[in-house]
Amino acid sequence: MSEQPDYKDTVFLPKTDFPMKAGLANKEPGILARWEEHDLYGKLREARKGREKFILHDGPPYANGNIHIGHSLNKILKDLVARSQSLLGKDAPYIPGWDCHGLPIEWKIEEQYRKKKRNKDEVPAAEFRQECRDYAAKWVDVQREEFKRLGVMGEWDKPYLTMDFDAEATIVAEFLKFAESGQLYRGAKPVMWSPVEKTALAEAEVEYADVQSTQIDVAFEITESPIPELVGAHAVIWTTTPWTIPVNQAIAYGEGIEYDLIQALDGTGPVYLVASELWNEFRARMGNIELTTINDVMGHMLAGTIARHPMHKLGGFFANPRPFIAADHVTTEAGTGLVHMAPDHGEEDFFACKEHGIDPVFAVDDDGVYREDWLWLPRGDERAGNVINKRFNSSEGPICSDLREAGALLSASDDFQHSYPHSWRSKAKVIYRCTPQWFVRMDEALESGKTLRETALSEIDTTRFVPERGRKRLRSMVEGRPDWVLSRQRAWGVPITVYADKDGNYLNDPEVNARIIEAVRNGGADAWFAADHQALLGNTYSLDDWEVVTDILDVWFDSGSTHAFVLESGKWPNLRSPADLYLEGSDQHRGWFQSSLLESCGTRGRAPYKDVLTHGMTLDAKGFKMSKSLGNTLDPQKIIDVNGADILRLWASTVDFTEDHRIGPEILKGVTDMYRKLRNSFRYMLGALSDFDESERVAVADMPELERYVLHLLAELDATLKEAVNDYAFPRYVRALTDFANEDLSAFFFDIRKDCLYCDAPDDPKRRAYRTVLDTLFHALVRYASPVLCFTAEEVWQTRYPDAGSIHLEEWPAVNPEWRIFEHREKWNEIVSIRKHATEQIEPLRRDKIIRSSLEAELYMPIRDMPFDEETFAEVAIVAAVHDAKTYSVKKTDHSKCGRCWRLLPDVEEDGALCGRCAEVIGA
RNA sequence: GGGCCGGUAGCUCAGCCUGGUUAGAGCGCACGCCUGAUAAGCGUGAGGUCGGAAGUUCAAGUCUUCCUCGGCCCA
Repeated sequence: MSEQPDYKDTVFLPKTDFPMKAGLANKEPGILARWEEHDLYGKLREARKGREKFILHDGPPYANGNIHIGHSLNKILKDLVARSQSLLGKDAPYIPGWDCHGLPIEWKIEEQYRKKKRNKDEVPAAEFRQECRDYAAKWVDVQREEFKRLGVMGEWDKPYLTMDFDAEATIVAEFLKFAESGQLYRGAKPVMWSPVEKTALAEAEVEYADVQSTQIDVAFEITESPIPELVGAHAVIWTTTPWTIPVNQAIAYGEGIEYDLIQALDGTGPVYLVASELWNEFRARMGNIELTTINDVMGHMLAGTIARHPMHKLGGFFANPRPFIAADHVTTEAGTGLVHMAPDHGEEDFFACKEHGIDPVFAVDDDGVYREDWLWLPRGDERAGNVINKRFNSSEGPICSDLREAGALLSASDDFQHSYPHSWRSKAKVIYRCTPQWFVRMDEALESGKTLRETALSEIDTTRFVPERGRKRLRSMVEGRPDWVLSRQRAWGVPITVYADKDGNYLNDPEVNARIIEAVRNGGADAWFAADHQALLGNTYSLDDWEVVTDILDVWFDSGSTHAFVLESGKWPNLRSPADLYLEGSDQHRGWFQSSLLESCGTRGRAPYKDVLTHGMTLDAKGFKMSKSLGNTLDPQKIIDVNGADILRLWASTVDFTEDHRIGPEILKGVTDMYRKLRNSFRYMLGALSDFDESERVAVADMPELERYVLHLLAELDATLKEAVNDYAFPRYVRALTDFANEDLSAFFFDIRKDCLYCDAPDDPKRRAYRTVLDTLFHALVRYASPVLCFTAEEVWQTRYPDAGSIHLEEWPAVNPEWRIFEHREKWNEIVSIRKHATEQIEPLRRDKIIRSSLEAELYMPIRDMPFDEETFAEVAIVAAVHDAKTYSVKKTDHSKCGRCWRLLPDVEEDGALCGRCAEVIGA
């Protein structure tokens, strides 16, 4: 074989500096710095000025601690929404915010005090609040940098904080709207109370854990009854909270429950009243003594029966009669079927007693000790103590001892296992405790004629939920929730700015309220606590007649008011209310989605949002919840440092975020692989277009069918992507995009046109058409990718257009919808499927090493029956030639291989010589 | 304990509402090709008792019930 020249230098290979290896972790910070330097966010606002708005309102994360993977997902999703809406051409501002008040921060400051051995109560409240403020500010700064690093674009220089004076003033104003409209009331109700933190807790602040408690059976001697046999008998109640016995006021029974009177076998000793179904269990607790039923009575017959407290000899409160009252919640699941009622310390007790005119007595002080003037175990008594103290309640503790001495303690054991609520911060047990609290009524008709609950429910009906099941979830919660408890007995928060009289009525004067709001706007929450209240009251009222309320608002009220102080305040003029979208985790059905809805419905009669998008929780690789104690957490910062933020963003947009979803090393590896393929497609396009000149451009009508088919596919993709954006369906979006890049482009179009790109003459119309389409594809794909791979898209864009502005200022690509209508569409779909079949036919010959490249194959097939010719299909299938035949077969070609284009063609004289086309191109 | 939700190839997901050919895709993996997208590109292939059990039906990944595992919220 003669020595043939090397034609490599005559081939037009792709040329680009765009590296295959991304090095995102190193590159991204530089891109971020450039965006910031050029004020990309500001430029984008300018560019979209006057356009249709899309308002995504940010739910504020709590300003405490570094961000975790859940925050990352949430913020990335928000950024995907904002960027994709902006790509559509809308003006989609994003104002991030933070939730700054509340117990967790207070707790951190108190913890610092404890370390320094300082007593919190000795620190002036204003100083304490300042420290909380500083602490929140510090974490806002930390989290801001962490969020920015994710590539989240927004008005980071001007976020909203719930502790801004403006915000606090608006929160106060919103609160006073509830007061002025009469939806606010002061009530006394048992609320979850933490004696350690000396505060009422929200449900969200409570967690349940298994504990061992003391269970006791206590006898209440019956003194009066319509049923004569009952007089002198002992009603038996069972409880796991002995400390509530000193506050007992009644005994509840179930009307439909059957009760037995039982007594020792020998007919001596006391007679006990217990539910028939439960007396065996009762007997077991008594030590399996022999008992027998001597009579039975239906629950409803117990009405009018009266017992006396075991400690009635103490007189006063304890000497009062303890009536039997009917209550629906009494069951025969456990206990004795008779339930001792302490309206101070149980929600059910409270309501059952209220119906019978029995009011709470407020026996337990805020630190969990019976008040000083209580007759049994009062503060100061040497045996007194915190009522949740284990020893206090134990079978040898003061309560049990006194009951035993009084002959009323029938059984006591310290090993009862059950789930019990604890404060999620201090992990200490909490109690129900009746205290004066401020409430918002759910069920009183307002001016509209509808109650707050009804308004909220009808607004839920008109909101769009993604996914749809969120509607049901929010609905059932709003349907079932009790009145909203607004008050907290804490320091770090927005004050409940009302003046109350002794009966709980509050001053309701718009002029006073206006002065209060103004004061808070100037001086923040401290303005209330340190106010000259007489000045606020003016001349009309005297401070002597009013008590200044010092409670603060539930933090959910703060964040529930963000629509007022962010969307409506005018501080961010490009916002408006209601928002187009609220986007948060599914846990916010109980939280922000609901508090915002109630706040807005109570003050404006409508929801503050049009759409509600919920995402699930991020779990570990095995589907378990991440927790520090399990050691299965994944730090977003580490992922960014190793893989880059674009990988995390791509992950967030591929998982089904509407459900709970997973993350782990293997998943991230998959995401990285997906990223690499996409990146390489961009690299190829950049290389292929490196010297593309506008003069090369060819009109679509003059293009080969293959080019027009690809434009058709692009137009289909375009429609799919647009729809996905409107549905917030990012997994569908990314899937469609990557499938297109991998299948339609890399494995099909690019592969087929490689010969054309490398070997045809630069002015060949086919090559020009191909590059024209490549250019169109490039412009479309880099834009499509930009919301997701915000850094990489910028890198791609800047590689091709170093002097242009950011890719993120660009709008949705100019893909002509008419391309969707392609007259040869069916034919080309068939070509694609037959191409697949053809490669399968070639495969055996490759496996047997008869041929190596498909270019060596000649294909026999019933091509005359098909709507395309031999030449077309040979090109598309990348084979040497196609011949008509009845059945499929493949044979190695006899032709020689062109030394330049490597095709095996009849006009090549010997291997390494040039084919006619190549000879012409290089002018040989 | 209650309400709601989920469990389809190694991974991420379609299919389930409106039961009906051998359950699909991409990635990964294995093998092969190419060595002019080269730590890339192309091809072929293996891989699933659709969480488990029962039921309805001529027919169930798809409908029903129970169980199990996991999640969110609540008690």
